[in-house]
Amino acid sequence: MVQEPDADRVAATRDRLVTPEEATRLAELFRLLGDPTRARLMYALLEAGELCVCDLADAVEVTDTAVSHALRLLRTAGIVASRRAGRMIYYRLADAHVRMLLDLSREHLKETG
Amino acid sequence: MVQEPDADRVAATRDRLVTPEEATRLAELFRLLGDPTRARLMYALLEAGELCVCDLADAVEVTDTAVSHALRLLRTAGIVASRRAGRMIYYRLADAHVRMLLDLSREHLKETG
DNA sequence: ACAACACCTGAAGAGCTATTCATATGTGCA
DNA sequence: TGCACATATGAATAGCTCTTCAGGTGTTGT
Repeated sequence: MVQEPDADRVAATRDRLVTPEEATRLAELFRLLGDPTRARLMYALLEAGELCVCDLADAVEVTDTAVSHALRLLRTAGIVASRRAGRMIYYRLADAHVRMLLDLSREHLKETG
Repeated sequence: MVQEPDADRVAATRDRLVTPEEATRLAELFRLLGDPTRARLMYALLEAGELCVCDLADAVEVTDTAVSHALRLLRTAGIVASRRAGRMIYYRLADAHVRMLLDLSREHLKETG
């Protein structure tokens, strides 16, 4: 690789581009959604609004331990929020952006097959 | 886990929910964006519109081989599209949804810190 | 206080993934 | 035709990730 077809634009792109750090954080966000179990949990919350761990385990048909592990990652990343009610802990999507993200992705899937 | 706090809503959620198959495909989409290198490639394309492999390698500061491998995954998934021009192959984001997805995610990062 | 429950956490192993190295393919130019 | 270049591909390995198992914490009801 010797040529540099459009060196100026490349330099500009590299400069204006998301920094490696920002990219890493963005990738982290996507990575968390990039697991079938976690994705299903997120869409369950999108659909139901708020669910406790046992409900989520039931809805997604996964061990409650696996759900707990998954939720910890999502919680730590600030993608979901939780609320305690007695022995149960209810989870919900953290913010509107995440909700839009999930909707938009489904759109993409619908239209691109 | 013995109780079922809201069995009806859970059942409804499980039924109306994205199917495991759909969830797997959605997760697959996110998983592809969930790697720093691929994420940076995507944002480079978002910024520049269209870039060849060597430009991308330069912008993202990764081996051209690594870029090629990464692009193959993205291409196969239909997230990016390519066009040949002489010896070079130019890549671009495949559709508007993907572009919105990338923008929205950056918003999320900006506002949630 | 004790038992049952909802949930969390740490460790461990199987499976997956990203990068690298070596090599192959296809294109343009002389 | 032959060489240089841009990109693609295959194999291999190091590193990561998800699930499970075993046990721990906090809460309710009796």
